[in-house]
Amino acid sequence: MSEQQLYELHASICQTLANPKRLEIITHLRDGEKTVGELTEAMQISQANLSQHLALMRQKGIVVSRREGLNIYYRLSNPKIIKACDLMRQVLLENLESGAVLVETARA
Amino acid sequence: MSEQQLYELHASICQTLANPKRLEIITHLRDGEKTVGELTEAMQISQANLSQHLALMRQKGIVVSRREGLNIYYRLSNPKIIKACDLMRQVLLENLESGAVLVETARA
DNA sequence: AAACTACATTCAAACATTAGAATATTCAAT
DNA sequence: ATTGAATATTCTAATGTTTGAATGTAGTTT
Repeated sequence: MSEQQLYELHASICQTLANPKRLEIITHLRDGEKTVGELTEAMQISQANLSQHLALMRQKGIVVSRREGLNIYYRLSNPKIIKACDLMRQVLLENLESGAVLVETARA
Repeated sequence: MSEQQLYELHASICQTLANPKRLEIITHLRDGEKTVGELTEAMQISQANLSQHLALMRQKGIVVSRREGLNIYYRLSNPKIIKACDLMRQVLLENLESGAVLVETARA
């Protein structure tokens, strides 16, 4: 496994976190597993679109799922994901406080 | 500032980290500031493209720069960025070990 | 087995990102 | 003022991402 490949995989994980809805999913899974239905109710998103995001996160190893009857439960694959997200949010908040970042509706 | 906006800004930071060359830049800046020239030499990348990446990282508050004569020095804006990257790399490595992720040339 | 519930997949249009090529800017030295 | 060195910007083609709409699948109930 080359350094290059590691950087690509690492970037691929970041890419998976680089979406507001997916970050919100992570927040909802922070305290334990949830079904797709629960997530759909808790979030402002269509079931189909939620499923798309979950599929991507599953592919990248961010979440894992298990079926129980009709329901499918999702959970984070690794608690370090929460830590990483928290750290990035801290960076964000500190940048906001120091006025280092203009709030340009997020994507400029 | 709404939750939504925070998720968007957070996603925007992740997006900025979601590129192999930019992650490599972060690695090179891990132990202190470097000039654009030093980075260009250390990496397999054109000066123009490096400059594009640095401009993006500057906009998002990931790096800051200062000029000294002809050279421009870049450094990470916040050491927590290193911590966050390290955590994500740990998640990646643990996923690889558990075989939870297929190495599909990174982007599938 | 038909109908239902919960979830997933596929397709396509809109939109965003990437990197090379060319060009511009900034500062320093002469 | 010109030249040279270091870095930045602009443009553009190729590629990747996102989302709604439509449809598919797996398990359950009757």
